Amino acid sequence: MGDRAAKTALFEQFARVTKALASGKRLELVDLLAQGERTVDSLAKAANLGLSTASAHLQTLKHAHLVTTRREGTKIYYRLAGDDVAALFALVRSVAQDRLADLETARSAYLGPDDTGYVTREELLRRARSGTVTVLDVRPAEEYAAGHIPGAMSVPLADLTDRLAEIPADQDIVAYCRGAYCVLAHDAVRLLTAEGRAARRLVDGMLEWRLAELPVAI
Amino acid sequence: MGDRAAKTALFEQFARVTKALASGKRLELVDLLAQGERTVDSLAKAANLGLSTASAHLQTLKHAHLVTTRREGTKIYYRLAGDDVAALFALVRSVAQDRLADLETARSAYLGPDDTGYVTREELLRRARSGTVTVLDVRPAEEYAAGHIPGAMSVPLADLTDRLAEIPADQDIVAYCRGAYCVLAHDAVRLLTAEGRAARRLVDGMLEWRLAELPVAI
DNA sequence: ACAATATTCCACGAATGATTGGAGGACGCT
DNA sequence: AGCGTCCTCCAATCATTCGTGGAATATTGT
Repeated sequence: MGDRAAKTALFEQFARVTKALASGKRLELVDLLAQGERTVDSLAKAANLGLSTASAHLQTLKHAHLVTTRREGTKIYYRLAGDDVAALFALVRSVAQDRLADLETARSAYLGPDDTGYVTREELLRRARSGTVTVLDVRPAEEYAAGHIPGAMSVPLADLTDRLAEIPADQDIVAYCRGAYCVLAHDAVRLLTAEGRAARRLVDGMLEWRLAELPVAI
Repeated sequence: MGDRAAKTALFEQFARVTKALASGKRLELVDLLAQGERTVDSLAKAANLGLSTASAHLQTLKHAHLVTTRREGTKIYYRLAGDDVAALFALVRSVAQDRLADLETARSAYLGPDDTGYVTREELLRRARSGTVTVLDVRPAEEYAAGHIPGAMSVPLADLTDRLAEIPADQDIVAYCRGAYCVLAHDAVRLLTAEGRAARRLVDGMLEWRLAELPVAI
C-alpha cells in the first residue's frame, strides 16, 4: 500500500469522471439529461448529433456511471445517475464562468444582449405563492412533463407566438427554462416584451431549482 | 444568437475546464496544489513525473485558467486559481467515490486496510481548543509551511520514527494530511499505534479543512 | 559577458478518442 | 414467424493528446 502504482490507479479512477465530461457534446447531453430522462433519439436530435455519435457519447457517460438507462419497449431512456452529477455539472459551469474570460463572449453570443430583467428564485417563490405572477415554462413539452415549477404553465418557446392569448394580460410574467445558460427564457422575455407584456426571466432555471431542493411538480 | 454554432461554442468553453482535469496526472497535480503553491520541479518530483511532462501538464491547467503562476528569481510557483477549483476537485472525487465501485478497490489498495480510528473536524476542533490532544501534521514540511491547522505540530511521515520522543506520550494524538484520499495520516496512525500510542486520524484533511473555511495558520 | 539553475518550447512516435455508415440485436406488433 | 423500430456494436478513418529528450529562454550570481 502507499506505493506509486496504487496512487496512480486511484487518481486514474477519479479521472474517469472528468474524462467522461471532457467533451462539449457530452456536457450538452448532461445539460439535457439534467432536465429529466430522455431517449437516445430525442437526445441526438436535441443536441444535433448523429444517432451513432450520440449513442457513443452516452455509452461513455454510462461507463463512467454518470448516467443510467431504463428500457421501455424498444426505447431506451437515459437519465443522470444522481443529483451529484447535476451538481458537478453546475459547478463546472460556474468555475468556467469565473475563470474563463472567453466564456463571457461565448455566453453573450449565445444568449444575446443582457437586456432582459430577471427575478431570483426567492422572489419567484414569494410572488407565486401570493398569486401575483404567471410562471411560464418555455422548455419543450417533454421537459415540462419530466418535472416543473409548481403552478407553472407550459408554453414551449416555439408555440409562444401562437398561444399569447392564453397568457393572462393583467399579470406580470416570469419565464424560465433549463438553467443559467439556456437561451429559451431570454428569447421568450424578448418576445413578450416586444408584445407589450411585463415579462422577466428567472435568473437561472430548472437545474438550479432542483439543486436547491425546491418543490418540483410532475 | 441562439443558433447551433454559438451553443456549441458555449459548451466547448465549459469543456475547457473538464478537459484540463481529464487526466489522472493533472488531478494529482491539483491535489498537490490544493495544499499550497509549489515549484514545477517540486511538483514533478512529488507526482513522479518527468520535468517536461509536469511542465506540459501545468501549462494545460494554466491555459484553462485553473492555476496561476508567480515568478520568484529563477523559480516559478504554481498555485490554484481559486477555492472554487479546489471545491471542483473535491466534488469530482466525491462523485467518483459514489458512482464508481472500482474506486473503493483502488482506494483501499492505496490507503491500506480500514483499521485506523478517525475523528471528525468538529471533534478535532473541540478537543484542540480544550488542549486534550496533540495534532500532528504529517505532510511534507513544505506543505505545512504553506498553511496548517492552528496548533498543529509538523512531523512529516518520513521523520516520524526518529522524532517519536518529541510527541507527548500522555495525550491522544490526531494525525492529518492532505485530504480524504491521502495515505500519510493512515500510515502515521498505524506506525504510532504500533508504538503503543493512542492515535487516530482526521477523517479527511487540509483540503476539506480549507473548503470548510476553518482557520488556517501559516 | 559567462556559467548555473529553472522552466518552457519543440518535434516525434505512440496511444487514445471522435465520427460515420452499416451490420446486428432486442423488442413489440400483427 | 416476419417486419418495423430503436439502439448498440463494429471497423475504418481522421484528429488529438501524451510522454520524452533535447534545444531554447529567462534569471541570478560571479
